[in-house]
Order: sequence, then structure tokens, then C-alpha cells
Amino acid sequence: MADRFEIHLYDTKQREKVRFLPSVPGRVGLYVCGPTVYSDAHLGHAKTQIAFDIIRRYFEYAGYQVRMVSNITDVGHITDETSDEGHDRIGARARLEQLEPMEVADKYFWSYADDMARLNLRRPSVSPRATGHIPEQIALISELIARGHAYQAAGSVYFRVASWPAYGQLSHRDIDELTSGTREEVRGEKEDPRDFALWKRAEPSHLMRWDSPWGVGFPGWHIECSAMSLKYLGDGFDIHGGGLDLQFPHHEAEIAQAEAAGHPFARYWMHANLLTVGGEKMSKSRGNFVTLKELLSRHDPMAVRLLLLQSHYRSVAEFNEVALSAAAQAYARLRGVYQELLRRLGDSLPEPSGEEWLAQAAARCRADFERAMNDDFNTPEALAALFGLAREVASALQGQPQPAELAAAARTFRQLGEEVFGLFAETQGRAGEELVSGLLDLILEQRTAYRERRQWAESDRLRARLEALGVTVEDGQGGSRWKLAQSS
RNA sequence: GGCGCCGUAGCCAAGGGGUAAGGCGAAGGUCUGCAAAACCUUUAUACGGCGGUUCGAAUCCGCCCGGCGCCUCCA
Repeated sequence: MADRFEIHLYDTKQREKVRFLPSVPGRVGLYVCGPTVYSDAHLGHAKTQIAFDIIRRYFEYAGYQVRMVSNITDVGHITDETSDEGHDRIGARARLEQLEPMEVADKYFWSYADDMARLNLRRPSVSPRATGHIPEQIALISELIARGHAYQAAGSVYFRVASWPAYGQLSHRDIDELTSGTREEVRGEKEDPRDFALWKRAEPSHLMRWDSPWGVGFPGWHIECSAMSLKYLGDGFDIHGGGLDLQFPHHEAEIAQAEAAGHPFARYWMHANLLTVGGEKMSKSRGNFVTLKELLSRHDPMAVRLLLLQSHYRSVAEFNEVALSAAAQAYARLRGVYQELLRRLGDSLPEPSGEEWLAQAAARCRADFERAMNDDFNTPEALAALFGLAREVASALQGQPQPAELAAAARTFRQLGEEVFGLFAETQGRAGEELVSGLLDLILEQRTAYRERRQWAESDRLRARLEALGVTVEDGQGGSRWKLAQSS
């Protein structure tokens, strides 16, 4: 793959598009910040996760072996670090739902996993949970204390920002001006208002707590990502990603914690932009969010995927029902062409010679697609290439194209649309079941019509065909009923 | 106040010095017993406004208007 896959990506830290060169040839180490599991995920979370899912898939398409690590934050961090008054999200939810904190974390972790699966996201290689890595976090904090970059205060440990001049390099903030924006009144235990917690002592009411060299407490929010990314991807791993709103302070803190402890951190930083509703950021606190569960009960997950594919990951994307419906329409067309293509091909997949008109169109599509994706994963342009091929295929399907003519196009749809973009996933569950039951009802109506006309041969033929498919037909006084032979 | 982003057709949305991708919608057409679907064609002399640089700007620079994000938890 000489320079066919010369991938350039926008590095937030350098503020420009740079060529991606892996630290280990042929491999990519990718860390993506995952959710805090205390409530259902919303569409905004999906935007970021889908972006990195596609980036990961494209690297694999380009021949890389990718290790993708995405954390699950299940420690009950407090909402306001400057005061002990802030409440712990998971703890608060535990009290509200009358569950153990870990029950809350598990409940919403699985909820999140289900949502991501429905959206056809590939599972990360590793999904480390913060509570499962307390020793690693304690070890990292100890290194920082030993090097003078952290200090204890009343059972808590803070990172000494003044000792790390590089702080601010990612978000391009002047370390000396950070003080002004911070509330200085509170938090007497900090040496400096800019310092942030690595370990917090647990107040008696705090439910999630662990022993540490500094007493009973819980880790700070940022430290888990430093510890877990280094553990599974190693020093100087390739790419760290996340939502734009995590750039400061979360990612800034991650770098400081790792590098001040002597561990070179991520070589490239990628940030997905936010999702807006009526121009404003979708977020939990604003209350303007749509949970994925609610959204996916009304819409095809693939339509959601397509909607997000239509805008670049670094752009703000606007969500509304009209835009989603338009995406659903667009997806239906794309899928329709692909399905018809597969239907015409049947089991045959002849080797195209490359001379065929559609094979040439497919080759153009692939070249355009790769050019777009190599340039900082420009999915809107890559998608346009796919629609271009769809149009040519649909047009050809009006006639009687030879299978050899269709094979190259089918392969292109599969590799680009299905494998890289994650589209065309068969939507399981309700939608499929409704279709099946509707179809069976329709067939039985027809059979009933035959029976009423005493066209027994036809009615028996239908019954036999259905039986062969594992559907048993029962004729009773109230009419005919069907049931599936085995639980599938 | 500091740092940064955006403003492109009715809607969503790429592009980003050489004359406007794609999707939805809409209009016309082919097909059709009718309808739907499908397919074909058309749909921004124009990229918030005003200046500047240039042979040439939506693309670069300046100012202005409007909107948004981070700086506190947030994907």
C-alpha cells in the first residue's frame, strides 16, 4: 500500500492536517474517550463514537491492524471539583433508583453497549472500566508525587500545574492566564486554583470508595484515561480521540499526568465536533437531548448513521427530524440499489474483467472514496462517491446487465458501504419481525382465498412451501394461523 | 475577558485562489389499466455584508453583522 493510503488527519495539537505515520508499522493504537455510565446515551454521544468507529474501520480497510481502546467511566466523580458540595453522578443515581452504585454503572454500561450495537458500531478491542483500574491509577499518582508534580492535601492529591509548563499545549491556553477564569474563593487545600484532583478523599456520604496510600477516597476524573491508555496502548501511542468538549480540561490534564510522570503520551489528537439542536449544543445539562433508545424506536439506526456520515466529523452537525427523515430517504435509496444488485447476482459472483462499464464506474468510485477518506476522513465526499456509483448501477439495472457487469459494483458497495461505513447492517428485532409477520399474514390471506374457491392444489402448495421454510400452518375454526416451527 | 469555530440553493451539507460535490425536497419526462415505485432531466451568475490583495476570490487579508463552542460536569 505504497501511497495509495497516505492518510492525513487534522491534529488538534498542531492545529493542522498532518500525515499519519504509525509508531509501529502496520499498526494503529487508538484511544477514544467513552461515556460516564450513569444515564442513557444520547445522539451527541453517538456522533463522536460513530466518527471514530468509521476512522477505525477505514484504517483497517487501509490494511492496518488497529487496537482501539475506549474507556467506561464508572467511578462516581463529583460534579464540582472546587467544592465538596458537588454531587457524585453515579451515587446520586444510585440513591434515586435505589441501586448499588455498581448496579447503576452496569445497567447503563449495558444500555450503552446495546445502543452502540444497534448503530452497528464495532466493539472496541478493549473497554476498560475505571473501577477495574484503581491500582494503575494509584501507581501513576504515586509517580507524579515522587517527581514533585503532585502533592497531598488533607487526604486528597492534586496535580501541581505550575510545575508543568507544557500544560495548555493542547488547547493552546496560556498557563498564566488560566488563573483569572477560575473561582479563587473556594478550595483552600489547593496550592494553586489551577491544580486539579488526582485523588479525592471520600466524604462519609460518598458511596464509591477505595483505600489508597492517602486514605479512603476515589480517583480524579482525568487520571483513569492516562492510566488505562498507557496500560493498553503503551507510551507514545498513536491517536487519542474524543468529543471537542473534552479538549479542555480533560485531555489537557491527561497529557500532563502522563508526561509529567515520564510517559510520552498520544502522538496525534483528534476531536469530533458537537451535535446541535436548533444551533445549540445537545447536552445532558441543557436538557435538549434525544436518547438513542427513544430515537431508535422511531428511526432506522442506519438512517442515523447516514445522517452523521453526511457531515464531516470536525464540523458541527445539526439534528432535527426533517434532516433525519431526509437521511432515511437517502439511505433507503442506497440500500435499495445494493439489495437489487445482490438479488440479481444471486449466488454467482463472477470475476469481472475490469473492462465492463460498471467495473470502471466502481473503480472511479473507489478512487474518489479513498481520496476523500485519506484527506482527514472526509465522509461527506466519500459518501458522494458512493451515491455516484449508486446512480450508475441503478441506471444499468433498468436493463439486463450481465452478472460480470455487476460483480465489481457489488464488491465496491460491500467494502466501502458495508465494511467501512458500517451501513446495510440488517436491522434486527422489531422492524424485521413486523415485516415477517406482515408477509405471513399476507400469504395466509391469499391461501384463504384459494381455499374459499376450493383451489386446493394452490393452497396446499403454499402450505408445503411454508412448512419447508419452518412455518407451520394450522387451520382452525376461526381461520388459519401460522407459527414458527422453532425458536430462531 | 482569553482561545477557537461557523454563516454555501426551500432543508441537510462538502469544497476552500481558476469559475459551485452529494443527499432530501420540488418541477418536467419515461414506464404504467390507475396509482405507487423505479429510472431520466432540470433545480445557487452564486457562497452573511462592505472593503482590500490578485489576471482571477465563495476560497487569502481587514472591518462589520449574525450564530455557536471551550474556559465548571459534559461525547
